[in-house]
Amino acid sequence: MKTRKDKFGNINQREIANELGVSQSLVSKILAGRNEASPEMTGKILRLVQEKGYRPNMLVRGVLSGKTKTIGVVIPADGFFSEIVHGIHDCLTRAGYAMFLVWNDDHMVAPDSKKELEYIHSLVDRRVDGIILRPTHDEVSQMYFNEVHLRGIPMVIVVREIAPAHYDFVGTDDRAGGELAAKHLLELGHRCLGQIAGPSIVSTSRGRRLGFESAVADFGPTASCLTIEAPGFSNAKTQILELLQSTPRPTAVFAANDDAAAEIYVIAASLGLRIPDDLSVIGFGDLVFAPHLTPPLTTLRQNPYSIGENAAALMLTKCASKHKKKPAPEVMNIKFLPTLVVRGSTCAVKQRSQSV
Amino acid sequence: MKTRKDKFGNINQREIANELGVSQSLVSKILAGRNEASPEMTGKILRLVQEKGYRPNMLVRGVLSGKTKTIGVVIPADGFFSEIVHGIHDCLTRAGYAMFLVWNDDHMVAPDSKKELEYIHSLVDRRVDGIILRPTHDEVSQMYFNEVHLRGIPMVIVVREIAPAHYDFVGTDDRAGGELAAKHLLELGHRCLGQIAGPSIVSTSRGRRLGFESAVADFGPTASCLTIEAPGFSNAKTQILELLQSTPRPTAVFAANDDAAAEIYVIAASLGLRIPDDLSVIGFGDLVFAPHLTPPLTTLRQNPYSIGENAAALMLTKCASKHKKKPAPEVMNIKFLPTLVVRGSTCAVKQRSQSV
DNA sequence: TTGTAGGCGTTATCAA
DNA sequence: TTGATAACGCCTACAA
Repeated sequence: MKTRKDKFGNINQREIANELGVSQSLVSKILAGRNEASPEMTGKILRLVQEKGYRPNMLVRGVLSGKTKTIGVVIPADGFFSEIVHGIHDCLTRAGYAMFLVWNDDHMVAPDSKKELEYIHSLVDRRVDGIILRPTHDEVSQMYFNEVHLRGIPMVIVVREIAPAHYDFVGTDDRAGGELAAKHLLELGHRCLGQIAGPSIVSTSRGRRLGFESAVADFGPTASCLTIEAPGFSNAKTQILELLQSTPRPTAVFAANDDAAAEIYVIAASLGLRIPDDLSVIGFGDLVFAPHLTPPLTTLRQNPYSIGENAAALMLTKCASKHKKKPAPEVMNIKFLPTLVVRGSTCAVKQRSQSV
Repeated sequence: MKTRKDKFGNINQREIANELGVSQSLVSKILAGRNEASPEMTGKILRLVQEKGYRPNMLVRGVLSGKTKTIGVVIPADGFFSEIVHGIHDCLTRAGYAMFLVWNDDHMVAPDSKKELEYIHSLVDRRVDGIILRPTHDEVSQMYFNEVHLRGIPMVIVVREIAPAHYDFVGTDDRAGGELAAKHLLELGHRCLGQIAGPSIVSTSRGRRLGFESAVADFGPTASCLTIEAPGFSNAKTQILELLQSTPRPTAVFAANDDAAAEIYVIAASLGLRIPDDLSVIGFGDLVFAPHLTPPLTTLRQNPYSIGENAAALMLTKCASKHKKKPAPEVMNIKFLPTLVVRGSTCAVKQRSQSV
């Protein structure tokens, strides 16, 4: 007494088969592209399939094969990450994969990584073939280890590295970026440098900071750098104030990212400092607003689309080799070199401004 | 001779059951929250489930129930749509739904809507419960009708309405926006108005254009409006040039969107026209760069996050009523009123500039 | 060339 | 309180 074939859509192989008086398994074979039926039968089947608008059920295929051709992406929602997602999407789409997207808004140190775990579960329950993830911070790594690695689900980390280097990683060479920033300022003649660093629990912050500091150290004792760590990537007002009021006042400041750089603009103005004449400012990220600031911000441009594309490509490789039960390929670590974009917020140091 | 329970992960109910010497169906019942086992047994099962890290297989549930708790979103990739996606995502996540995201890059009239159809198929094959879609243009409606409506898959259209009003829609009240733009300019004393309209096959363009024109008409015969239709939302250089060189030259121009407005800035400058003194410009969209232009752009702000949230909420309603086999709820049409954001690109008309 | 049968992980029904 | 069984749509052996 069940209702069957009541809807026009959602037709299955059995219904095709019944209508043609053949067995369902024959339909399955033909649809799989195997030439195991007579030409007429093949034609009939394919025609009916077309006519009825039959569509395969990938849920079932997923259950059977253990492959859903679906990748989960857990990433924060902002312009930068949208571009990463764009790269991921395009690569996956080309390969016939679909993308579950989970915006992970906890930009900062989120003590309730429970939410992040829920996101992972939501993907695991849907049996994604792999997960591409931007971790909120280092310490959550343990959880992912248990929740993803132990299940044998391939995972690629993007943007922020996490502590145990078990995972493939695609991101920016933050350390090189920090070095580029320092070299740029040193070349302009600045010797008294300042730095607003991001939270040290985040790998990007650490990299940028270390790169900047090591380049200054390598330059020799004539150059010095005062680093102040901000608790987040923005809202660093007190730290910026502290840095700009230190003695001697730095003639150039490297901000951990463009948001902090924009805050420096505001605070510098409130102190009567002109950019770049009294203070050179260099940011990190080349976010959308960077060229629109007054003066336009000198910054380091990252490569979000490529990061996404490469992360996805890497994921597809891992999925393929897992399926073929090949030995797991060695752990990859891909880092894109950021490029220095020189705009109006940095200039050669003025001799006079050295005294305070 | 098959390999079973070889992996730590991907454990199923049967394995839990075997380990405890009970039947799999009992495990199923307990996990479903039904109190049909003895307290000790319940405890044992739940503990083992926890310990083994069992996770339900939503693929199977999907096959059985016909509900995957998954929604497909087909939308272009840019800042505006990212915000819509954000709204959709948050609403779906709250309800335990996951989101397949497909970036549909064919911003303009894409003759190869074949690609769009492929996207739809990719979602159909994964048996999404519903689809939220921003159509590329009106004419593709037929395809969706066949491919989605006939299958009984709920669909919500966002941003751009399509011809047969069968579908629920959430977007901006473009017509009201056009009216607001016209009224703003008329209030500033402008009487000779110009308009760069978008392609008329797109509902948003039509709405904005009609709203603008009807407001001018309602004002009376002392005001006039010259409308020129651009083939796309940007790259309207020739049309802009034509408009700005028409006689009499408009003292104020309404651009179909902010991109076109930005182009007007460039061309006006090349003609020696100052904004807003010689030419008032008003855009549509309040895109990220709008406040950063010089002068900052007066424009109409849309509500992308709310559009997304409402589209998702509507979708969930439809899914629920479909599942309960209630009569289909009436077709909804939700339009958010854009708000006028007055910045520096519009000002009162100068008496002298009326002559050419 | 075509068909039969078993199984994938789960839920629901009905029996013990 | 617990278990056996059918069903979901598909694929893969194996049989005719």
